[in-house]
Amino acid sequence: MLDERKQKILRITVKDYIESAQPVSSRVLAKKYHLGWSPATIRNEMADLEEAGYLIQPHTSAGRIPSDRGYRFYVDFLMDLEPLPQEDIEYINYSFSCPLSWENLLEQVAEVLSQRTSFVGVVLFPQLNSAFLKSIELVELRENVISLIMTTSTGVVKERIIKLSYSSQEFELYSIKEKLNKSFANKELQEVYWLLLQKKVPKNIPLEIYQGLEQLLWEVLEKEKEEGIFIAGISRIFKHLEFQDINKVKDLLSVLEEEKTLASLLFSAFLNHGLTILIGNEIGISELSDCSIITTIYSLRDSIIGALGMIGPKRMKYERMLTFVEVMGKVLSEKLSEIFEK
Amino acid sequence: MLDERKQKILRITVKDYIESAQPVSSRVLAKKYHLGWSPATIRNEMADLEEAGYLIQPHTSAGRIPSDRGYRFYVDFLMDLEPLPQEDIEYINYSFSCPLSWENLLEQVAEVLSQRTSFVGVVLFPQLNSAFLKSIELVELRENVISLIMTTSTGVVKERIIKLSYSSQEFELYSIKEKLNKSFANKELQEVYWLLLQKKVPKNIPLEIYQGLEQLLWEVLEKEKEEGIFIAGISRIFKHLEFQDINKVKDLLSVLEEEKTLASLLFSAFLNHGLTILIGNEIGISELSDCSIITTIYSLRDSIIGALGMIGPKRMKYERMLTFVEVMGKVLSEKLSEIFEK
DNA sequence: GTTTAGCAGTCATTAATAAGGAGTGCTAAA
DNA sequence: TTTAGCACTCCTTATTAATGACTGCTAAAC
Repeated sequence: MLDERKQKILRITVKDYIESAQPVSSRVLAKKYHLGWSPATIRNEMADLEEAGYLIQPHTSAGRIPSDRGYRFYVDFLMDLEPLPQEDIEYINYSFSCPLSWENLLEQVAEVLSQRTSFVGVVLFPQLNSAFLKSIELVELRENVISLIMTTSTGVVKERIIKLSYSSQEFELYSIKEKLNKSFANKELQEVYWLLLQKKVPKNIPLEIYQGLEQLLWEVLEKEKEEGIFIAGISRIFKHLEFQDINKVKDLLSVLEEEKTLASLLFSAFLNHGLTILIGNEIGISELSDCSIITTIYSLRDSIIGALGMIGPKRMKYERMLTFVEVMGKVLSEKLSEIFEK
Repeated sequence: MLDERKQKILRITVKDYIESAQPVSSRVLAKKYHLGWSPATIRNEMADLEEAGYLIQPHTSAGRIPSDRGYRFYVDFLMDLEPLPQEDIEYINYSFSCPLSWENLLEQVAEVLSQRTSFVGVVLFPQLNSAFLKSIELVELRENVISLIMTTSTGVVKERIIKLSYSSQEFELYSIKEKLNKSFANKELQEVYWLLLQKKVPKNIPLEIYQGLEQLLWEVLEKEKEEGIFIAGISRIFKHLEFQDINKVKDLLSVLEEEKTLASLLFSAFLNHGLTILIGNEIGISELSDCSIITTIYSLRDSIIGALGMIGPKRMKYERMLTFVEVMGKVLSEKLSEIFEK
């Protein structure tokens, strides 16, 4: 473990670098922060910190910058969380003062996450595994073509167009619908999906219809957890010094556009059940080695249904961002419950 | 009008610049293309073309590049359209060999547009103004909270969660639904919207429900034409020489992320009813002054319902791209009809 | 033992200069 | 009307030199 002086030096080194974006030199540290040690002493300590892997020297005659490990130590032990500034509180209140549909709400959360931070905001779609199937409707669009509509307990509606191989009568569709609802309504989606996979379906239902339902559930349960996200503020990353280099932007952008990668990051945050920070290579994606990700979860009626987060340069004000993301998770949960509760 | 020699020189100047990305000099033109005129002669002609606004000289001792006007003349009068290469045909067939839902289809079209061109592909959502309302369903999610689900004749389903101010009984919801369907089913969405605006609604329908329907229609008819698009391949633009400069990328990206701008460009293509090319400043957006946009429309059952297109650097192979976009419009129309027709 | 002043050495950054090359416009002759 | 020739312009690249910011190390001071 680091002794007190080393911790102090690491702390202000990280803080100063986050502030200034310049490698921090012993001279600056001694002069600017009145530590009471000479630059030479600090130099020795910094050399030790480098040896221990907390700091990095970009080149021989440069100051030092934090390594992933240095940031990690700072985040875990050295920083003081900041409360949300009044300004942000007001901005959030203002942004969510109008009632929104759930999709627009998620989108707006991503947007606000980005606007207040100039980073990229992301929100994972609600995961429906533990949602209930509320009802199934069948609507005839034209002869032989129907639309199967599924409503879930979270208010998410999914639909699929199905072609029938024979001409259907209206009363017939009605009875099929009744049968389906009788068998499946108010069961968990996951359960319904299993029942379908095991072919435990009511009799006399046309093959096309229960296949359609099965595919719809597959999309909702399997595919969306991999792909369903809102992203906002990609173009804001140009504001940051670390993304003035075309190649870095290129790398970052190709990852952000490949939504699957991001979705799976958020999905593991969702499984994690709490506030998470990943710094640089901890993310496990080489293109994001200059970035950090802060994620948290959101819930509806005490059950966690999704995740949200923020991607920015490693050199970010963690003490603020952490609070901000946490609050946004709470706000989203609250607003969602407002949509669904009286 | 330009005489034959000037046209010939303009033609190969544009072609050569598109190919090489280098300002074209009189010497190269004379040597590479065996025109039978000396560099000096060509120089004189090029000077005339510059004076007439078809060519631009980046600086005194450089060759010439086409101006917007030069590209325009080339596109309108000088180029020979190329048929779609076999390779592209196969790629398209392969990409659309699996059946897809209409959303995935649109997304895939945007993706293919981008993949085969390394440009940005865009597809406008189907415009529902002339679609019919097929049915309205009401599903109770919990006490006092219902979901209103509207199906349209194009198979698009839209829903909205509505809170009721009083406790509703199931049979009551059923009768409301029947009334709504009786009044509105099989009418054009636009007409239904007008009826609602004029408060020509059946009696004894709770205020919240018809307000919900009105808002839903507003979203579909007004908002989506401004916002609903699929974009694909943003990160591919880095492959092009013109986007190696961080500031250009920044500009382009901020426009692309602001989906409204793009959607309204596509929307006017939709109103245009055909294949459109906009070159550089013709687009009317300063950030896109180095880009060109090619758009066309797609249809379902003989009525035009949307638009699609491609954004790339001005220096693109128009003879190919035009064909490609045109074909993609046809493919999308075909595949859409496959979803809806037998 | 710990701290510090002093100094040599390293490396990035910037500016200045020079050399080379590509291409034009103009003139005068063919 | 076309073309050869030449002076001129401007971009690009390489080289060099000067500057400045830090560090690591050593030896002296506390």
